[in-house]
Amino acid sequence: MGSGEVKRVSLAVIRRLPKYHKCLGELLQKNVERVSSQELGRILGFTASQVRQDLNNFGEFGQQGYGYNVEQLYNEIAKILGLNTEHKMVIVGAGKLGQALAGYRDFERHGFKILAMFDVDPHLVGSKVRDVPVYDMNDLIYYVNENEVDIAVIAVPRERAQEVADILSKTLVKGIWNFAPVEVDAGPNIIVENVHLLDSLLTLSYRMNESKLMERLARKNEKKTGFVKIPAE
Amino acid sequence: MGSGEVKRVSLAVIRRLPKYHKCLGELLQKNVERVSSQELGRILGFTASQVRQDLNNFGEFGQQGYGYNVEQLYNEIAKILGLNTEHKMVIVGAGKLGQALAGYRDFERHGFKILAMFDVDPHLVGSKVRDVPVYDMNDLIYYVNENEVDIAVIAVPRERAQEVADILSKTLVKGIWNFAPVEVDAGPNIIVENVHLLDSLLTLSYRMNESKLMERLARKNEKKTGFVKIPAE
DNA sequence: TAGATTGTTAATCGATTAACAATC
DNA sequence: TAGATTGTTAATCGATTAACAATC
Repeated sequence: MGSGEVKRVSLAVIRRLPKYHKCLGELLQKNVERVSSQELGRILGFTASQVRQDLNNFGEFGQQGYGYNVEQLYNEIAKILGLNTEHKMVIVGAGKLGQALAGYRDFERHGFKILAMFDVDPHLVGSKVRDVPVYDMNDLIYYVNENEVDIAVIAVPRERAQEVADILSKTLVKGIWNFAPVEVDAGPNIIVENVHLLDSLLTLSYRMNESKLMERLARKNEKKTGFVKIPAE
Repeated sequence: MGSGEVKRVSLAVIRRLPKYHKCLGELLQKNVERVSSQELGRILGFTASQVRQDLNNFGEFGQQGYGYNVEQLYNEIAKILGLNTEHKMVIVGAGKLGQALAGYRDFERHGFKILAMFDVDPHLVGSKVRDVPVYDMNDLIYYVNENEVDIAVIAVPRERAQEVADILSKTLVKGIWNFAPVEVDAGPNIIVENVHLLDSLLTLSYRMNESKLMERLARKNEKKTGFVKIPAE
């Protein structure tokens, strides 16, 4: 590995970053000044080792014998997550889901500003949700480019999702947050994050079913291998 | 490992199950009769090896020289996911998000039947969304037990989420699908699946920011280690 | 039968945990 | 200083991939 090269950060680490961020935000609220990897790990259910390894992917934020300064670490992680600059968002699809997202205060609090929504339904176009205006879908490209929108949320039905992605791929958006239950393709320059709600529900269902399933499997194995199975080693 | 014992299935495998299920459903639609691990892997972006390893956690569903029968494998995975029995759901919180979920047809198609919604707001109580009635929050415990509800969806604001979980922990529900941005605790007998939308958005933001971040890191490393760094080994 | 493809064991890879010298 | 806790290297664990005998 040559000078200055950096090993790629694994997805597992990335998915833990928002947890650190949230936890540190809460500690900050409570005016906690410093925190050790041990304590941070205890709160989040990680080992101290993992906490230190995770953070050291991005820099040396701690101090021996002291730990980490909560405020400083919070700000560093915010920077890593790209929260130091404001993000401009639009929501494509002003149905119930789009409206729900438009009303979600948490996003704005983290610097994600929802500028507008877009829909094909003439009954919705011209209305407002909270204070977010709903515009005609035909104006999407123009609006996005004109207002330097960063992120587009896809909240349209499955059938329309890829069309929307195609439109967006002609714009300057850098990210798509996709709620439609299909993988959309928007070319190599746009990052797509999928929220597949059905997958999440099916995972819940699996876990509710797991103990029964394992019993059945165990019985089947018994039958197959005879009453006593000698372990492989 | 004694007779009939079964090694625990890893979360990574579990999270892939819905992908297999979806893919097989689509193949079934197209009247594809058989599929090899190779082909299935190609579609989903997994290796053939991984496909076979994943499936063999649950049984031997294939046939040498043939592959897997699409319909049979689809049904087996449905069983593994607990989709062979219908699930009764209620949605707690009839705001925009609750309404959006109530209108989502995909759930019903997979055997998740939404029976009712619950809210504290007297303006909402008594109304209907699609054909799902909204009842008073006070009737939640009674309704859930009376109608043998399996799964409760938490779609209330952050501040109310734990209260709702406490109520649900006194009922016979087996699973909670939590959309509030807090970890809720509902005791050891109820499985909780969290959908933390903000985490997902922050992950998108990280990835949009990653190349810039890595450049900065690389420069910092250069400075720290001098112009040429000799690799460790 | 010959070819294809499984189920499964072994090898590899990567992520997590443990250990410890460095140092505040 | 002595105690605490980091950053980092080494050891362990688990998940993915490769290989191949079994067999349809």
